[in-house]
Amino acid sequence: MKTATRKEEIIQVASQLFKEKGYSAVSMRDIAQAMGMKAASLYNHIESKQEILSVLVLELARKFTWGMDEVLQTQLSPLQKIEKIIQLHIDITVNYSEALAALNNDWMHLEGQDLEDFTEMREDYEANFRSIIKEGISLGQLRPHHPEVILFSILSTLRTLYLWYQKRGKLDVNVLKKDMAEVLLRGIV
Amino acid sequence: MKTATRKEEIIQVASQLFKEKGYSAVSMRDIAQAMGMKAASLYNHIESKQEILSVLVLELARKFTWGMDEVLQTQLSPLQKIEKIIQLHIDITVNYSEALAALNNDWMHLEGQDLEDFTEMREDYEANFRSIIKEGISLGQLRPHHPEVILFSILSTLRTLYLWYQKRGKLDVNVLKKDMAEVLLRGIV
DNA sequence: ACATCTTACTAACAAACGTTAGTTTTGTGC
DNA sequence: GCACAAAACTAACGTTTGTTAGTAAGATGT
Repeated sequence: MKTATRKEEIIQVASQLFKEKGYSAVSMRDIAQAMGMKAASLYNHIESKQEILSVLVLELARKFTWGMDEVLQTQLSPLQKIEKIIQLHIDITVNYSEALAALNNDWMHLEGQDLEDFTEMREDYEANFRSIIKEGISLGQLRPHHPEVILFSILSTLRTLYLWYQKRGKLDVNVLKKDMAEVLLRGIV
Repeated sequence: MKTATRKEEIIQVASQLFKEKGYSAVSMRDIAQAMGMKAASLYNHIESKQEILSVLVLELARKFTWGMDEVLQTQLSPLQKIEKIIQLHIDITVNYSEALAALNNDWMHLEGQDLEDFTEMREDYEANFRSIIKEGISLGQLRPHHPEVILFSILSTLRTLYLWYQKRGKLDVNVLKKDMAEVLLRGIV
């Protein structure tokens, strides 16, 4: 259990503010105040406001990418792979909900190479997910709906989970995983 | 087919910019440039930047509220009511996708009474939806999952539809309504 | 033609923005 | 107690922000 560096503290505090108001509406003076210091002092630890966003979004995007890679390397059936992906999203939501807000809402404020890298990772992630769904349909494991509708339906629920998890945070994570997978896969009727 | 007033034009142009970068990252000069005029000239037509956001978000919120009220006044079964709500969201998404982005992402930048009104409408909307779900479960029309999981799962998909509809915009609206309802209600397995 | 209304303009404001430079305080190892 | 690094500070910078004041150009109605 290593203690957080000052830089990590700043990034964590900033991520909470970003979650509430969005990257653009949070000033360096806001972040400094939440840290109990002056804005100029932040620059002893970080390079820029952009760096905070970049660390938050790209580190988390890599976690998703790695998680997807792990799923792809298994010999599971498409349906089981989708269940693994649902679990991946829930795990990340529980552990990094603030960074997830930045990834969802503020990625477009990344600049240069960071923006390109993020966009590429997101497209690859969706493409991999889409392939799994298509394979599931062609194997007869999933009902033959438009793959895009399935992909979007699952992904938008999982991506927005961070908004909702804290409110009903009492639910056990494993119960949530099971219930969520049930609802997403087998519907509610 | 009445022609849009200058004020309505400004609000529409602004909503497109808000959708891309968010309310806080769009300046009055950005809006003016997109309108082909100077920032100061905007104030011949609108009172403030806040007013643009307020019109966008609250008018749309009222549409949702009215739609829900209509559904509640019918004698439909809970399941049929949920199908109507899905259709309501899709109709609004198709016709007001830019305002929907502002409602989803920038409502927290409303101020004063506007913010209170919006929050109240949203809470009422969710409470009504939750009641329908609970009634559906107690009638045995829906499988007995945690109502909150069902509510969140459907609502987050419908709320995020605006992000995705334009990309796959070729799909006919009626096909979309049917497919989306199928996937949300009966699952994908 | 004249008066009026609409709609644009230029110029400027005070405040807030991200960031830099230079300096002082605080904590650590010898 | 002294040297040194880490981390805070004050002060200020150039820019951008939303907005106001005052004015000019064009259209409309009489």
